[in-house]
Amino acid sequence: MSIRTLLVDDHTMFRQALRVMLELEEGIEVVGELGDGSKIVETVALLRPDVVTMDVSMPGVNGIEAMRALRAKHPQIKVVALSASNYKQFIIEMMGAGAMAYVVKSAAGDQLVYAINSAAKGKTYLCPESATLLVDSNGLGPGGATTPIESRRLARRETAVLQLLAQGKSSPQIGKLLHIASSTVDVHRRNIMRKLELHNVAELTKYAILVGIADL
Amino acid sequence: MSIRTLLVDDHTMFRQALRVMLELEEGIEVVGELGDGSKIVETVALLRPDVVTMDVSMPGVNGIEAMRALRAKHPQIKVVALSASNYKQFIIEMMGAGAMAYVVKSAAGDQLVYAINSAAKGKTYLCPESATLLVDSNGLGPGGATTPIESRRLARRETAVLQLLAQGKSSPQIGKLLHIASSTVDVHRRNIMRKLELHNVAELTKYAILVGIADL
DNA sequence: GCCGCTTTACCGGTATCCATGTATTCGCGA
DNA sequence: TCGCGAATACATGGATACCGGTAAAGCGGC
Repeated sequence: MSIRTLLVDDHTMFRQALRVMLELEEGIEVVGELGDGSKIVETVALLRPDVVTMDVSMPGVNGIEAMRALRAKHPQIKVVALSASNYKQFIIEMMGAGAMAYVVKSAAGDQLVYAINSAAKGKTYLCPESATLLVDSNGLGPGGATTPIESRRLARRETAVLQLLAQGKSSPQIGKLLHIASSTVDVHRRNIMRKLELHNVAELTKYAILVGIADL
Repeated sequence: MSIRTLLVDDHTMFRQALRVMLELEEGIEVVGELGDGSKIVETVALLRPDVVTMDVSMPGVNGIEAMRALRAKHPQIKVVALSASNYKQFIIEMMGAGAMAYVVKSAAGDQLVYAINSAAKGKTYLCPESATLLVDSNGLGPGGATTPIESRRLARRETAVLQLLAQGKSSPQIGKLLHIASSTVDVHRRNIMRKLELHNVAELTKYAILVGIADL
Protein backbone atom coordinates (compact mmCIF):
# COMPACT_ATOMS: atom_id res chain seq x y z
CA MET A 1 0.00 0.00 0.00
CA SER A 2 1.74 3.16 -1.19
CA ILE A 3 1.59 6.58 0.42
CA ARG A 4 -0.88 8.91 -1.30
CA THR A 5 0.52 12.46 -1.49
CA LEU A 6 -0.73 15.83 -2.69
CA LEU A 7 1.79 18.40 -4.02
CA VAL A 8 1.26 22.12 -3.33
CA ASP A 9 3.71 24.61 -4.86
CA ASP A 10 3.31 27.74 -6.97
CA HIS A 11 6.07 26.88 -9.46
CA THR A 12 4.40 24.58 -11.96
CA MET A 13 7.67 23.37 -13.42
CA PHE A 14 9.02 22.38 -10.01
CA ARG A 15 5.74 20.68 -9.11
CA GLN A 16 5.67 18.62 -12.28
CA ALA A 17 9.31 17.62 -12.01
CA LEU A 18 8.81 16.66 -8.38
CA ARG A 19 5.81 14.55 -9.34
CA VAL A 20 7.85 12.58 -11.85
CA MET A 21 10.66 12.10 -9.35
CA LEU A 22 8.38 10.96 -6.50
CA GLU A 23 6.39 8.56 -8.67
CA LEU A 24 9.59 6.71 -9.53
CA GLU A 25 9.97 6.01 -5.80
CA GLU A 26 8.64 2.75 -4.42
CA GLY A 27 5.72 3.31 -2.09
CA ILE A 28 4.85 6.89 -3.05
CA GLU A 29 1.94 7.91 -5.25
CA VAL A 30 1.10 11.49 -6.24
CA VAL A 31 -2.68 11.88 -6.25
CA GLY A 32 -2.89 15.57 -7.16
CA GLU A 33 -1.32 19.03 -7.47
CA LEU A 34 -2.25 22.54 -6.36
CA GLY A 35 -0.69 25.91 -7.22
CA ASP A 36 -1.56 27.60 -3.94
CA GLY A 37 -3.32 26.96 -0.63
CA SER A 38 -6.73 28.44 -1.44
CA LYS A 39 -8.43 25.12 -2.22
CA ILE A 40 -6.46 22.89 0.11
CA VAL A 41 -9.35 21.90 2.39
CA GLU A 42 -11.72 20.85 -0.42
CA THR A 43 -8.98 19.08 -2.35
CA VAL A 44 -7.91 17.05 0.66
CA ALA A 45 -11.55 16.10 1.31
CA LEU A 46 -11.86 14.96 -2.31
CA LEU A 47 -8.57 13.16 -2.91
CA ARG A 48 -7.95 11.82 0.62
CA PRO A 49 -4.14 11.92 0.53
CA ASP A 50 -2.08 10.50 3.40
CA VAL A 51 0.54 13.23 3.20
CA VAL A 52 0.41 16.80 1.87
CA THR A 53 3.76 18.09 0.57
CA MET A 54 3.44 21.87 0.68
CA ASP A 55 5.61 24.89 -0.06
CA VAL A 56 5.70 27.48 2.74
CA SER A 57 6.01 30.58 0.53
CA MET A 58 3.28 30.98 -2.05
CA PRO A 59 1.39 33.96 -3.45
CA GLY A 60 -2.24 34.11 -2.42
CA VAL A 61 -2.82 31.69 0.45
CA ASN A 62 0.61 30.75 1.80
CA GLY A 63 1.69 27.53 3.47
CA ILE A 64 1.24 28.70 7.06
CA GLU A 65 -2.33 29.87 6.50
CA ALA A 66 -3.12 26.73 4.53
CA MET A 67 -1.63 24.63 7.33
CA ARG A 68 -3.92 26.24 9.91
CA ALA A 69 -7.00 25.86 7.74
CA LEU A 70 -6.12 22.25 7.04
CA ARG A 71 -5.53 21.45 10.70
CA ALA A 72 -8.93 22.82 11.65
CA LYS A 73 -10.85 20.65 9.17
CA HIS A 74 -8.62 17.60 8.76
CA PRO A 75 -6.64 17.19 11.98
CA GLN A 76 -5.43 13.72 11.02
CA ILE A 77 -3.61 14.86 7.85
CA LYS A 78 0.19 14.72 7.79
CA VAL A 79 2.00 17.69 6.23
CA VAL A 80 5.57 17.91 4.95
CA ALA A 81 6.61 21.58 4.74
CA LEU A 82 8.89 22.53 1.86
CA SER A 83 10.75 25.84 1.87
CA ALA A 84 13.17 27.64 -0.42
CA SER A 85 14.88 29.23 2.57
CA ASN A 86 15.85 28.35 6.09
CA TYR A 87 13.94 30.88 8.23
CA LYS A 88 13.64 30.17 11.93
CA GLN A 89 10.20 31.74 12.25
CA PHE A 90 8.76 29.62 9.46
CA ILE A 91 10.03 26.40 10.94
CA ILE A 92 8.54 27.29 14.32
CA GLU A 93 5.23 28.41 12.84
CA MET A 94 4.80 25.44 10.54
CA MET A 95 5.80 22.86 13.11
CA GLY A 96 3.74 24.67 15.75
CA ALA A 97 0.71 24.59 13.43
CA GLY A 98 1.03 20.81 13.18
CA ALA A 99 3.40 20.00 10.31
CA MET A 100 5.18 16.64 10.58
CA ALA A 101 8.35 17.56 8.68
CA TYR A 102 10.34 20.50 7.35
CA VAL A 103 12.73 20.24 4.39
CA VAL A 104 14.57 23.00 2.47
CA LYS A 105 14.66 22.93 -1.33
CA SER A 106 18.43 23.18 -1.38
CA ALA A 107 18.52 19.71 0.18
CA ALA A 108 18.75 16.58 -1.96
CA GLY A 109 15.62 14.86 -3.28
CA ASP A 110 16.02 11.81 -1.05
CA GLN A 111 15.58 14.05 1.98
CA LEU A 112 12.07 14.77 0.77
CA VAL A 113 11.38 11.09 0.19
CA TYR A 114 12.58 10.32 3.69
CA ALA A 115 10.42 13.12 5.13
CA ILE A 116 7.31 11.84 3.37
CA ASN A 117 7.90 8.30 4.62
CA SER A 118 8.50 9.57 8.16
CA ALA A 119 5.38 11.74 8.10
CA ALA A 120 3.23 8.85 6.87
CA LYS A 121 4.36 6.81 9.88
CA GLY A 122 3.50 9.69 12.19
CA LYS A 123 7.10 10.56 12.91
CA THR A 124 8.38 14.14 12.78
CA TYR A 125 11.44 15.07 10.73
CA LEU A 126 13.61 18.15 10.28
CA CYS A 127 16.26 18.35 7.57
CA PRO A 128 19.78 18.86 8.98
CA GLU A 129 19.95 22.50 7.87
CA SER A 130 16.75 23.44 9.70
CA ALA A 131 17.53 21.36 12.77
CA THR A 132 20.91 23.07 13.10
CA LEU A 133 19.36 26.51 12.71
CA LEU A 134 16.77 25.85 15.40
CA VAL A 135 19.25 24.59 17.96
CA ASP A 136 21.97 27.14 17.23
CA SER A 137 19.87 30.29 17.24
CA ASN A 138 18.27 29.56 20.63
CA GLY A 139 14.88 28.78 19.11
CA LEU A 140 15.14 25.60 21.11
CA GLY A 141 18.21 24.11 22.67
CA PRO A 142 19.46 24.57 26.21
CA GLY A 143 17.47 27.28 27.98
CA GLY A 144 16.10 28.85 24.81
CA ALA A 145 12.97 30.86 25.56
CA THR A 146 11.01 31.06 22.31
CA THR A 147 9.07 34.25 21.63
CA PRO A 148 5.33 33.59 21.86
CA ILE A 149 4.03 32.92 18.38
CA GLU A 150 0.85 34.94 18.96
CA SER A 151 2.83 38.15 19.37
CA ARG A 152 4.08 37.75 15.81
CA ARG A 153 0.71 37.26 14.13
CA LEU A 154 -0.20 40.30 12.07
CA ALA A 155 -3.66 41.87 12.05
CA ARG A 156 -5.53 42.29 8.75
CA ARG A 157 -4.68 45.97 8.44
CA GLU A 158 -1.06 45.33 9.28
CA THR A 159 -0.82 42.70 6.59
CA ALA A 160 -2.22 45.13 4.03
CA VAL A 161 0.33 47.77 5.03
CA LEU A 162 3.20 45.27 4.91
CA GLN A 163 2.17 44.16 1.44
CA LEU A 164 2.25 47.73 0.13
CA LEU A 165 5.52 48.52 1.90
CA ALA A 166 7.10 45.52 0.18
CA GLN A 167 5.89 46.92 -3.14
CA GLY A 168 7.95 50.03 -2.48
CA LYS A 169 5.12 52.34 -1.45
CA SER A 170 5.76 55.13 1.08
CA SER A 171 3.58 55.80 4.11
CA PRO A 172 1.72 58.73 2.49
CA GLN A 173 1.09 56.64 -0.63
CA ILE A 174 -0.24 53.76 1.45
CA GLY A 175 -2.42 56.17 3.39
CA LYS A 176 -4.09 57.34 0.19
CA LEU A 177 -4.54 53.79 -1.08
CA LEU A 178 -6.15 52.58 2.16
CA HIS A 179 -7.98 55.86 2.83
CA ILE A 180 -6.33 56.44 6.20
CA ALA A 181 -3.91 59.06 7.53
CA SER A 182 -0.21 58.54 6.91
CA SER A 183 0.31 58.83 10.66
CA THR A 184 -1.84 55.75 11.06
CA VAL A 185 0.19 53.92 8.44
CA ASP A 186 3.27 54.82 10.45
CA VAL A 187 1.80 53.25 13.57
CA HIS A 188 0.99 50.05 11.69
CA ARG A 189 4.47 49.96 10.21
CA ARG A 190 6.12 50.27 13.59
CA ASN A 191 3.84 47.66 15.15
CA ILE A 192 4.75 45.28 12.34
CA MET A 193 8.45 45.91 12.91
CA ARG A 194 8.10 45.33 16.65
CA LYS A 195 6.11 42.13 16.25
CA LEU A 196 8.41 40.63 13.64
CA GLU A 197 11.61 42.02 15.14
CA LEU A 198 12.52 43.52 11.78
CA HIS A 199 13.83 47.06 11.72
CA ASN A 200 13.94 48.28 8.13
CA VAL A 201 12.22 48.07 4.78
CA ALA A 202 14.71 45.60 3.30
CA GLU A 203 13.94 42.98 5.95
CA LEU A 204 10.21 43.69 5.80
CA THR A 205 10.34 43.16 2.05
CA LYS A 206 12.09 39.84 2.33
CA TYR A 207 9.68 38.68 5.01
CA ALA A 208 6.69 39.67 2.89
CA ILE A 209 8.07 37.71 -0.05
CA LEU A 210 8.70 34.67 2.13
CA VAL A 211 5.17 34.61 3.53
CA GLY A 212 3.85 35.08 0.02
CA ILE A 213 2.05 38.41 0.42
CA ALA A 214 4.47 40.10 -2.00
CA ASP A 215 6.02 39.03 -5.26
CA LEU A 216 9.66 39.13 -6.18
CA MET B 1 21.44 11.61 -31.39
CA SER B 2 20.00 13.17 -28.24
CA ILE B 3 20.65 16.68 -26.96
CA ARG B 4 23.27 16.79 -24.21
CA THR B 5 22.30 19.30 -21.52
CA LEU B 6 23.90 20.66 -18.33
CA LEU B 7 21.62 21.81 -15.46
CA VAL B 8 22.61 24.82 -13.36
CA ASP B 9 20.40 25.76 -10.38
CA ASP B 10 21.08 26.42 -6.70
CA HIS B 11 18.10 24.36 -5.44
CA THR B 12 19.38 20.80 -5.40
CA MET B 13 15.92 19.32 -5.06
CA PHE B 14 14.62 21.20 -8.08
CA ARG B 15 17.71 20.27 -10.09
CA GLN B 16 17.40 16.58 -9.31
CA ALA B 17 13.68 16.51 -10.02
CA LEU B 18 14.24 18.34 -13.28
CA ARG B 19 16.93 15.85 -14.24
CA VAL B 20 14.53 12.95 -13.78
CA MET B 21 11.81 14.70 -15.74
CA LEU B 22 14.10 15.65 -18.65
CA GLU B 23 15.68 12.20 -18.92
CA LEU B 24 12.23 10.70 -19.46
CA GLU B 25 11.95 12.89 -22.56
CA GLU B 26 12.95 11.44 -25.91
CA GLY B 27 16.05 13.12 -27.30
CA ILE B 28 17.28 14.82 -24.13
CA GLU B 29 20.18 13.64 -22.02
CA VAL B 30 21.38 15.33 -18.81
CA VAL B 31 25.16 15.16 -18.70
CA GLY B 32 25.78 17.08 -15.48
CA GLU B 33 24.61 19.45 -12.74
CA LEU B 34 25.98 22.58 -11.07
CA GLY B 35 24.79 24.51 -8.00
CA ASP B 36 26.02 27.90 -9.18
CA GLY B 37 27.86 29.57 -12.04
CA SER B 38 31.37 29.63 -10.60
CA LYS B 39 32.62 26.56 -12.46
CA ILE B 40 30.53 26.89 -15.59
CA VAL B 41 33.39 27.46 -18.04
CA GLU B 42 35.47 24.46 -16.89
CA THR B 43 32.45 22.20 -16.66
CA VAL B 44 31.31 23.03 -20.17
CA ALA B 45 34.84 22.39 -21.46
CA LEU B 46 34.84 19.03 -19.71
CA LEU B 47 31.33 17.74 -20.44
CA ARG B 48 30.75 19.36 -23.85
CA PRO B 49 26.97 19.81 -23.54
CA ASP B 50 24.90 21.07 -26.47
CA VAL B 51 22.61 23.15 -24.26
CA VAL B 52 23.10 24.70 -20.81
CA THR B 53 19.86 25.07 -18.82
CA MET B 54 20.62 27.73 -16.25
CA ASP B 55 18.80 29.59 -13.47
CA VAL B 56 19.17 33.38 -13.64
CA SER B 57 19.13 34.02 -9.87
CA MET B 58 21.74 32.15 -7.89
CA PRO B 59 23.91 33.02 -4.88
CA GLY B 60 27.58 33.42 -5.69
CA VAL B 61 27.97 33.71 -9.46
CA ASN B 62 24.52 34.41 -10.88
CA GLY B 63 23.15 33.48 -14.28
CA ILE B 64 23.91 36.76 -16.03
CA GLU B 65 27.58 36.77 -14.99
CA ALA B 66 27.87 33.08 -15.84
CA MET B 67 26.30 33.77 -19.22
CA ARG B 68 28.89 36.46 -20.02
CA ALA B 69 31.78 34.28 -18.91
CA LEU B 70 30.45 31.38 -20.91
CA ARG B 71 29.95 33.45 -24.03
CA ALA B 72 33.55 34.68 -23.90
CA LYS B 73 35.07 31.19 -23.77
CA HIS B 74 32.49 29.05 -25.53
CA PRO B 75 30.63 31.28 -28.00
CA GLN B 76 29.00 28.33 -29.72
CA ILE B 77 27.17 27.10 -26.60
CA LYS B 78 23.36 27.38 -26.46
CA VAL B 79 21.84 28.57 -23.18
CA VAL B 80 18.26 28.25 -21.94
CA ALA B 81 17.65 30.77 -19.16
CA LEU B 82 15.35 29.67 -16.35
CA SER B 83 13.91 32.23 -13.93
CA ALA B 84 11.61 32.16 -10.92
CA SER B 85 10.26 35.57 -11.85
CA ASN B 86 9.38 37.58 -14.90
CA TYR B 87 11.70 40.60 -14.74
CA LYS B 88 12.07 42.68 -17.90
CA GLN B 89 15.70 43.60 -17.28
CA PHE B 90 16.73 39.99 -16.79
CA ILE B 91 15.14 38.92 -20.02
CA ILE B 92 16.89 41.74 -21.87
CA GLU B 93 20.25 41.11 -20.20
CA MET B 94 20.20 37.34 -20.66
CA MET B 95 19.04 37.46 -24.24
CA GLY B 96 21.42 40.34 -24.94
CA ALA B 97 24.29 38.31 -23.50
CA GLY B 98 23.52 35.53 -25.95
CA ALA B 99 20.91 33.22 -24.38
CA MET B 100 18.76 31.28 -26.85
CA ALA B 101 15.63 30.94 -24.70
CA TYR B 102 13.95 32.32 -21.58
CA VAL B 103 11.40 30.33 -19.56
CA VAL B 104 9.81 31.10 -16.16
CA LYS B 105 9.51 28.40 -13.52
CA SER B 106 5.81 28.98 -13.12
CA ALA B 107 5.37 27.68 -16.67
CA ALA B 108 4.66 24.02 -17.37
CA GLY B 109 7.49 21.52 -17.79
CA ASP B 110 6.88 20.99 -21.50
CA GLN B 111 7.72 24.66 -22.09
CA LEU B 112 11.23 23.90 -20.93
CA VAL B 113 11.43 20.83 -23.12
CA TYR B 114 10.33 22.91 -26.09
CA ALA B 115 12.88 25.61 -25.22
CA ILE B 116 15.72 23.10 -25.03
CA ASN B 117 14.79 21.60 -28.39
CA SER B 118 14.52 25.04 -29.97
CA ALA B 119 17.86 26.13 -28.54
CA ALA B 120 19.59 23.00 -29.82
CA LYS B 121 18.37 23.84 -33.31
CA GLY B 122 19.69 27.38 -32.95
CA LYS B 123 16.24 28.92 -32.69
CA THR B 124 15.41 31.48 -30.01
CA TYR B 125 12.37 31.04 -27.77
CA LEU B 126 10.57 33.15 -25.15
CA CYS B 127 7.84 31.69 -22.96
CA PRO B 128 4.47 33.45 -23.42
CA GLU B 129 4.69 35.24 -20.05
CA SER B 130 8.05 36.79 -20.85
CA ALA B 131 7.17 37.60 -24.46
CA THR B 132 4.04 39.42 -23.31
CA LEU B 133 5.98 41.37 -20.70
CA LEU B 134 8.59 42.49 -23.21
CA VAL B 135 6.11 43.71 -25.77
CA ASP B 136 3.69 45.32 -23.30
CA SER B 137 6.22 47.27 -21.27
CA ASN B 138 7.83 48.91 -24.31
CA GLY B 139 11.02 46.92 -23.94
CA LEU B 140 10.43 46.08 -27.55
CA GLY B 141 7.30 46.45 -29.57
CA PRO B 142 6.34 49.29 -31.91
CA GLY B 143 8.76 52.17 -31.51
CA GLY B 144 10.16 50.96 -28.20
CA ALA B 145 13.58 52.48 -27.63
CA THR B 146 15.33 50.17 -25.18
CA THR B 147 17.57 51.81 -22.60
CA PRO B 148 21.22 50.99 -23.35
CA ILE B 149 22.20 47.96 -21.31
CA GLU B 150 25.57 49.45 -20.40
CA SER B 151 23.94 52.23 -18.42
CA ARG B 152 22.45 49.63 -16.10
CA ARG B 153 25.66 47.75 -15.32
CA LEU B 154 26.75 48.39 -11.75
CA ALA B 155 30.32 49.20 -10.75
CA ARG B 156 32.09 47.07 -8.13
CA ARG B 157 31.52 49.56 -5.33
CA GLU B 158 27.90 49.99 -6.31
CA THR B 159 27.34 46.25 -6.16
CA ALA B 160 28.83 46.15 -2.68
CA VAL B 161 26.56 48.97 -1.52
CA LEU B 162 23.50 47.33 -3.06
CA GLN B 163 24.28 44.07 -1.32
CA LEU B 164 24.49 45.77 2.09
CA LEU B 165 21.36 47.84 1.44
CA ALA B 166 19.48 44.63 0.70
CA GLN B 167 20.67 43.27 4.03
CA GLY B 168 18.93 46.15 5.75
CA LYS B 169 21.96 48.30 6.47
CA SER B 170 21.62 52.10 6.55
CA SER B 171 23.96 54.48 4.72
CA PRO B 172 25.98 55.35 7.86
CA GLN B 173 26.33 51.65 8.70
CA ILE B 174 27.50 50.85 5.18
CA GLY B 175 29.96 53.73 5.33
CA LYS B 176 31.56 52.26 8.44
CA LEU B 177 31.68 48.77 6.95
CA LEU B 178 33.30 49.94 3.70
CA HIS B 179 35.43 52.63 5.41
CA ILE B 180 33.98 55.46 3.35
CA ALA B 181 31.86 58.51 4.23
CA SER B 182 28.09 58.05 4.42
CA SER B 183 27.78 60.84 1.87
CA THR B 184 29.67 58.63 -0.55
CA VAL B 185 27.37 55.74 0.17
CA ASP B 186 24.47 58.06 -0.57
CA VAL B 187 25.88 58.90 -3.98
CA HIS B 188 26.36 55.24 -4.80
CA ARG B 189 22.84 54.46 -3.67
CA ARG B 190 21.35 57.18 -5.84
CA ASN B 191 23.47 56.17 -8.84
CA ILE B 192 22.24 52.60 -8.41
CA MET B 193 18.64 53.81 -8.26
CA ARG B 194 19.07 55.92 -11.38
CA LYS B 195 20.75 53.14 -13.35
CA LEU B 196 18.23 50.48 -12.39
CA GLU B 197 15.22 52.80 -12.43
CA LEU B 198 14.31 51.67 -8.93
CA HIS B 199 13.34 54.31 -6.40
CA ASN B 200 13.21 52.75 -2.95
CA VAL B 201 14.81 50.15 -0.72
CA ALA B 202 12.04 47.59 -1.23
CA GLU B 203 12.65 47.44 -4.98
CA LEU B 204 16.43 47.47 -4.53
CA THR B 205 16.11 44.54 -2.15
CA LYS B 206 14.06 42.49 -4.58
CA TYR B 207 16.46 43.27 -7.42
CA ALA B 208 19.44 42.24 -5.28
CA ILE B 209 17.78 38.94 -4.46
CA LEU B 210 16.95 38.31 -8.10
CA VAL B 211 20.52 38.88 -9.30
CA GLY B 212 21.74 36.66 -6.49
CA ILE B 213 23.83 39.17 -4.54
CA ALA B 214 21.50 38.98 -1.55
CA ASP B 215 19.75 36.12 0.15
CA LEU B 216 16.10 35.93 1.04
C1' DG C 1 43.76 62.42 -22.87
C1' DC C 2 39.33 60.94 -22.18
C1' DC C 3 36.10 58.18 -19.83
C1' DG C 4 34.36 55.82 -16.14
C1' DC C 5 34.98 54.63 -11.18
C1' DT C 6 35.43 56.30 -6.66
C1' DT C 7 35.47 59.61 -3.27
C1' DT C 8 33.81 63.70 -0.67
C1' DA C 9 30.74 67.62 0.23
C1' DC C 10 26.51 70.87 0.56
C1' DC C 11 21.61 71.92 0.12
C1' DG C 12 16.62 71.10 0.64
C1' DG C 13 12.45 68.62 0.95
C1' DT C 14 10.45 64.60 2.54
C1' DA C 15 10.07 60.22 4.98
C1' DT C 16 11.43 57.17 8.55
C1' DC C 17 11.71 55.73 13.21
C1' DC C 18 10.78 56.24 18.07
C1' DA C 19 7.92 57.68 22.16
C1' DT C 20 3.63 58.82 23.86
C1' DG C 21 -1.17 59.93 24.21
C1' DT C 22 -6.15 59.61 22.91
C1' DA C 23 -10.38 57.57 21.10
C1' DT C 24 -13.66 54.41 18.65
C1' DT C 25 -15.08 49.89 17.33
C1' DC C 26 -15.51 45.03 17.58
C1' DG C 27 -15.27 40.32 19.30
C1' DC C 28 -14.91 37.24 23.07
C1' DG C 29 -15.21 35.41 27.49
C1' DA C 30 -16.63 36.13 32.37
C1' DT D 1 -24.59 41.98 29.28
C1' DC D 2 -20.65 44.12 30.86
C1' DG D 3 -16.04 44.81 30.45
C1' DC D 4 -11.54 43.67 28.71
C1' DG D 5 -8.29 43.46 25.13
C1' DA D 6 -7.11 43.86 20.41
C1' DA D 7 -7.52 46.27 16.21
C1' DT D 8 -7.96 50.51 14.11
C1' DA D 9 -7.45 55.37 13.69
C1' DC D 10 -5.30 60.03 14.49
C1' DA D 11 -1.92 63.41 16.42
C1' DT D 12 2.49 65.82 18.07
C1' DG D 13 7.32 66.26 18.38
C1' DG D 14 12.04 65.30 17.47
C1' DA D 15 16.31 63.04 15.80
C1' DT D 16 17.84 60.84 11.95
C1' DA D 17 17.90 59.00 7.30
C1' DC D 18 16.46 59.04 2.64
C1' DC D 19 16.21 60.99 -2.04
C1' DG D 20 17.34 64.34 -5.53
C1' DG D 21 20.37 67.70 -7.62
C1' DT D 22 24.85 69.50 -8.12
C1' DA D 23 29.83 70.08 -7.86
C1' DA D 24 34.56 68.72 -7.70
C1' DA D 25 38.74 66.09 -7.55
C1' DG D 26 41.97 61.95 -7.73
C1' DC D 27 42.67 57.57 -9.95
C1' DG D 28 43.05 53.90 -13.43
C1' DG D 29 42.66 51.92 -17.96
C1' DC D 30 42.22 52.00 -22.95
